[in-house]
Amino acid sequence: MASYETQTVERTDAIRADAFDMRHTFESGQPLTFHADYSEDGFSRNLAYSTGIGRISVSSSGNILHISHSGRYSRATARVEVIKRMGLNDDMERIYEGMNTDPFMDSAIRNFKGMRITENDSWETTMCFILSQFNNIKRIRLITRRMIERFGQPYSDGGTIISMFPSAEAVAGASIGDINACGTGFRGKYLKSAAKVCSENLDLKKLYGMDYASAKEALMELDGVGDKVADCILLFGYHKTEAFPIDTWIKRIIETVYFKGRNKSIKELHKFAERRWQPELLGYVQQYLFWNGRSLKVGT
DNA sequence: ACCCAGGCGGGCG
DNA sequence: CGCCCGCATGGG
Repeated sequence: MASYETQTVERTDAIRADAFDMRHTFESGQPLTFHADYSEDGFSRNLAYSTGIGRISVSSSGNILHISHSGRYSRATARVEVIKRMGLNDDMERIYEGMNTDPFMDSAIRNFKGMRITENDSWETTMCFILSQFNNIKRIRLITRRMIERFGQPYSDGGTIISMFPSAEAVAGASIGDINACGTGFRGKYLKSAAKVCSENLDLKKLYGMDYASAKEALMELDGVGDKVADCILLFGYHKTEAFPIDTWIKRIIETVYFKGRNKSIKELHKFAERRWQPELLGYVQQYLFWNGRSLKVGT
């Protein structure tokens, strides 16, 4: 116990991060916000990991990203983890250059400069986006918090008990009544089914080594995971930036901006995006289209 | 009160 | 294939 306590000492680090806007990144509806222990102090977040390894908090000022970590994270590991999770390995100059095909994309880049695609735990992302269908972002967060409180394993962060993100095993073992009590609605049965598969038959970690198309096919075997949700999981859980999730917003925005408001099928929209932008940029294109279009209420 | 939300599964022609 | 429908719940 004594040695455990000494390992919970807070350590700090800082890295330079150009073209990184923490507010845009954290508020862009990606799952890391759903379980973050959230404090509005300048701008900082605690990332409570489902691994139980420890906690990493990040805050930003200018182009400096401050890291503070405890538990069994070494300084080097924490640093690598933050860089990976914040998408800091992505070359934004090159990405912006490829994305910027027209005035709307140009304004999206100007309005949301520094917004990164984050990389989140695969099960956590899967669960969050199963909950996302026919739902809104605020309520997805509400449900997720309740799931964390009810099913998350406790973790002691230097004496402060936090609840980790519930594992697939924990959700699979929960009764449908307890799951529904979190406000999941009709998605509860999908979630339980998917959790069971993910804890018994499908190793989500295996998808990291698979190409985009194969990984998508595997994910779509899960209950409650269709074309759009699979693309979200691949983008935000696996950082497969070929994924181009098309939701009601993206559909409306592309139809309005690029097709004079004419109705297009999801398939046609995928085809349009694939012809217009390089494959590895599609995830970023989608994220910028979505947030710029939403903030400008395009098509509404 | 009423409307809608980062879709999906199931059933139909 | 494409199309249509129902769906639980909480916030505006």
